[in-house]
Amino acid sequence: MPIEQFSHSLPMVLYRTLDAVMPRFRKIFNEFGLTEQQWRVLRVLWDEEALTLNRLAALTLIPPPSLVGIVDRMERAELVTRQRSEADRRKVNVVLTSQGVALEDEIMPRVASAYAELKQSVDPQTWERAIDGLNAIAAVR
Amino acid sequence: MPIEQFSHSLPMVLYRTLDAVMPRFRKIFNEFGLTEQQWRVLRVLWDEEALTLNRLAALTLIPPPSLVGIVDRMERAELVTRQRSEADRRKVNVVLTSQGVALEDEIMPRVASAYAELKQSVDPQTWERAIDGLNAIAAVR
DNA sequence: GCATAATCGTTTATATATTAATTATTGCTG
DNA sequence: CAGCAATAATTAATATATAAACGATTATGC
Repeated sequence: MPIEQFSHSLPMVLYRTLDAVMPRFRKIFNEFGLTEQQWRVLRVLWDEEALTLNRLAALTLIPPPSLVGIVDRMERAELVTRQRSEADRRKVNVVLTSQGVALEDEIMPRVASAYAELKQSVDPQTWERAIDGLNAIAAVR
Repeated sequence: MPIEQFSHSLPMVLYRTLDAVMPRFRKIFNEFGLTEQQWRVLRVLWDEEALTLNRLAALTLIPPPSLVGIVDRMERAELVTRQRSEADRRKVNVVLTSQGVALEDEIMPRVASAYAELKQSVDPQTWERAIDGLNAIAAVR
């Protein structure tokens, strides 16, 4: 069994896939003045209404220290607001503004169709096996 | 066909896999005072001796503007040097120092065994299908 | 009840990513 | 050969990642 080439290692394959896949989405985000991370925050909040910062971090896969600044900028852009929890004053809920809510109808269709187009250009079984395999790997310890 | 959940979308699955996989490697890099990107530069140069900055960027998947700073810091750490090409004075070759060369024997075994351990904890067919699937997706246009 | 540990959000310092623009050099074409 | 397009590395501005630590609040053990 030959030593695996660096370029074929799992991390490099993961990074290469992201490099191939993400620019088409970022282009859409940028049209709306959003970063990829801001999109992720919106995408999650469209489903959940309000979330504490930690929970938002978990769902968006954005590390909390980064999320603090991201929410800051989204607050300035009037996309979300911060509301300190009364029950537990350590917690801060992040809530969409009406502007943040309104963006869904504009952006989601664009992103959904870009995603469908991407998925469509790959053999379905190949796609499914990739996703399933990654989920198995991500579950390791 | 139900709408795919955000958390199961390809990008999120990719990010989650990286989050699951990379910390164990970064821990090793940090023991040697290296960042992940510095590791990648070393890893590639151990195979190729000298590379122009652009080629190094392509092989490490590090965007050129980032690589400039990374090479700066690696030069300060005396791991690499810059050598402007005589044939084409626009090009800059990045070359390992003896210190940079020497690191290979210290780090590679550690990383290789961590990688082997990771790979070993996943079903081989699952692993292979994940890699193959990602390569197919990364090849899209 | 009280001391202490755990949790939540945040800050700090440093490094890297993204996007656009810039400089220096080389290649190309009329 | 002049003029201009293309290339290589870099800079600039802004945003995010990483790792460690911190202050405020809440839970827990005794």
